[in-house]
Amino acid sequence: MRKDAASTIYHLVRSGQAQTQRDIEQETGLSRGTATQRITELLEAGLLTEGPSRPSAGGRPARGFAINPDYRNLVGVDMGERLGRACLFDLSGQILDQCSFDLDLRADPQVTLAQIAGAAADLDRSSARTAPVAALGLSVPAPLDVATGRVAMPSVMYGWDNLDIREALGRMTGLPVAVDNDVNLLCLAEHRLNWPQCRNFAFIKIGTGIGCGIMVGGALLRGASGTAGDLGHIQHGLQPAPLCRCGKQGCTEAHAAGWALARDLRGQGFDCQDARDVMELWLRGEPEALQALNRGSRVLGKVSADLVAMLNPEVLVIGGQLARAGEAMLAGVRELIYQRCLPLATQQLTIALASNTEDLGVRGAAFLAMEQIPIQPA
Amino acid sequence: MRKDAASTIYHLVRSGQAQTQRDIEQETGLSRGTATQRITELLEAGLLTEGPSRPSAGGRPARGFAINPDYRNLVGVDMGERLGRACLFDLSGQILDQCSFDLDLRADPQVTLAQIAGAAADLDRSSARTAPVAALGLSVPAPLDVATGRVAMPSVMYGWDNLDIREALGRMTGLPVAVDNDVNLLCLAEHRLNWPQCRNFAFIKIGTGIGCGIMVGGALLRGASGTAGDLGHIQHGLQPAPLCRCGKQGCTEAHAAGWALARDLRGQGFDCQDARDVMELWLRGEPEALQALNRGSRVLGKVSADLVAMLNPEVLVIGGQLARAGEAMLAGVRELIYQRCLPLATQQLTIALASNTEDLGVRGAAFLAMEQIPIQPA
DNA sequence: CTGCTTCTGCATAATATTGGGCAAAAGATC
DNA sequence: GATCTTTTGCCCAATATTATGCAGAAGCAG
Repeated sequence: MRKDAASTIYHLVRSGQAQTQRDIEQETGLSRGTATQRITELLEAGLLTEGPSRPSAGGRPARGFAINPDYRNLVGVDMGERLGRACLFDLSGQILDQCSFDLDLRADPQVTLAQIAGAAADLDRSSARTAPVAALGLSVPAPLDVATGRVAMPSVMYGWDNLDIREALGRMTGLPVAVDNDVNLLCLAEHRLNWPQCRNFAFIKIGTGIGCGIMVGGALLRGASGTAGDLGHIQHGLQPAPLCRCGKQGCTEAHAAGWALARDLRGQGFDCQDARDVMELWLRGEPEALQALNRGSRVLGKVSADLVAMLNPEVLVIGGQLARAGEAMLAGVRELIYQRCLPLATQQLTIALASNTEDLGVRGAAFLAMEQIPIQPA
Repeated sequence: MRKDAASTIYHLVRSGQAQTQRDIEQETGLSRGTATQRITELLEAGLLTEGPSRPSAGGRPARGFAINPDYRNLVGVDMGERLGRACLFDLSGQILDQCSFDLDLRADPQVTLAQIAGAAADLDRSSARTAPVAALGLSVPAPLDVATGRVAMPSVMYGWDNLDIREALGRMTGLPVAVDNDVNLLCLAEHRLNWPQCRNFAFIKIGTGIGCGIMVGGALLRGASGTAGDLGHIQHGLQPAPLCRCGKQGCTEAHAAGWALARDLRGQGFDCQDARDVMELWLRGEPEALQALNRGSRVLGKVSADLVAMLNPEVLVIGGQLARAGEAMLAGVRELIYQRCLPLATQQLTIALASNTEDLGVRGAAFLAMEQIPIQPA
């Protein structure tokens, strides 16, 4: 019960649900005396600090508390398609240090894991001057069975099946490890950074592929086998129906993903391989690129409308490489959602672009670790 | 804490999560002594009874507990489009008594509420011989803002806007009241009756209209404004795109709902007004009716596939009037889901027909009341 | 029948928590 | 500056909970 209360208070304060002793008493149901005691303990341990007082509401202003960002550090690692990125975070989510390494997802998983562990060790050394590293969070570019820590769709990451990533990486680094899918972690980061109070949240990533993370009541929705939010392979009736890399025809991805737009632009004579190239053409002002983005935007709008009808989110965020096109990408999404969904559902809806595209993945990994792994007060 | 523990144990036992003292100790985290004490209290109060012992696992068999179904009764009310149905339940969910009344959703809400309160009063009298009525659950055929107890889309139930149904009905009956949308309650009932362990569950109702309830982690997913699961008005690219009663074109409903199939059959010279008539023609073996159902089934399959891709449920149940066609309705759903969704998502998926079509609505209302309203041991 | 295991009841000492009462601090209001 | 409100600290008696040991009950395996 004792440690439990500490962890509960930690999370209440961290998530912003409680800032004063009063808040903590109400949220936990503890009595005044007990709350005072717990808080004192956490202050003495150094996990909590006094934060800014809440402005008075007619009486004595409440003393505010905050997490001491320097009590522990965390490592977040984002496995990209070609590049791995590892960052050191304090408990406030600030990036303290970072490093990158080349990644080959077709290589022997043990090699890749060793690279990750190596980066973590580097950051751990760098962290030694400030605070000990308490946990490692990892973003994996494939569907995961979070319960077992294994890759759920080995086809994408060949050779990773039956490898318990969490366990293996934990053994190699000596740290508690939290793992999740990249899209889920982008979703988590965007929620925590910009929409922390939103209880029905969705994040669509449109980059080289298309994916989606969903949060309900502050937690990620994963589904029975970890594939929830798979709107990249929802099929449309649009003609012609291009072949998708999943083998079916007419998937959202085959119309709108970065690889599909690149394919179309190649057909128009451009040298264009992936989402990044598409964006480059767009930045150069090529009208064909803008046209492709507009087309993609409206296809994305269709699945977005389906998503809004089905889940009735409060906030829908569009992120990923192609979202750097900003309004050009949002236009079709807005159009189709407002055209197709119930006013009742759209009244409450905010549609926005993701912030901070560079760091979002690692940040998500850090948030995951922060939230899944209990802080040891010892 | 005291009452809280009682309520916690009650729910653990009721939901089947705990049957023995050992289970209760583990699930609640209470110590043996405390658990013994609580259980004794609840046994003495009459809320718990000794149930069947769990078979021995090598030693003394554990004493099983169960809810005493006769400790309290509940009233469930289902507002249909033309008929209201009220049932008296014991705590095991058995129907003890029932009554019906004509309903006109366009009438003055106060009149309708009075009818409901009247039916509840009748059942309360009938209940007096056994146990006191502890709560009333109500199924409303319109989207609801469950937080405030108000109808969210007044267009469907004209005159009901700004009426706090829960509060009003509570005042009229003197009972604590729980309210929810009809589709959500069908979903709840089906889950509790047949798939209680399933953590990712979806229920599609295809009757005169089309709607869907979603459960995540044992709780209904309502969305930001209570419209989650609205797949009746997801639009398809199918040509021709018939006009929907919502004013848009090509909605799922406009292709596949009972009213749409009835419209098509009228066009073929049949006298057919709603889902019930469609089913009658089908039962008579009219080939046109079967053809219409097949067509509807495949359209339903499309949105079902979208749903499965988006939410990755473990179980998908199809219910409502048209689901009485059984395999004729399931065929298209199965076909399109297996054709369009990832094997990873469909491996885990069970697709089934709803049970017990007649009572499902009232049963759901009773479950809602049972779960939302704490039992007073006094 | 005998030992083994599991489940339960009971008693007790050691802790923990609650709920008040009282006082003081720190700002708002007039 | 006086009074009010809200927040907090501290103390204490009354309860509640936990961990623990012991004993008995009830079935299983040999």
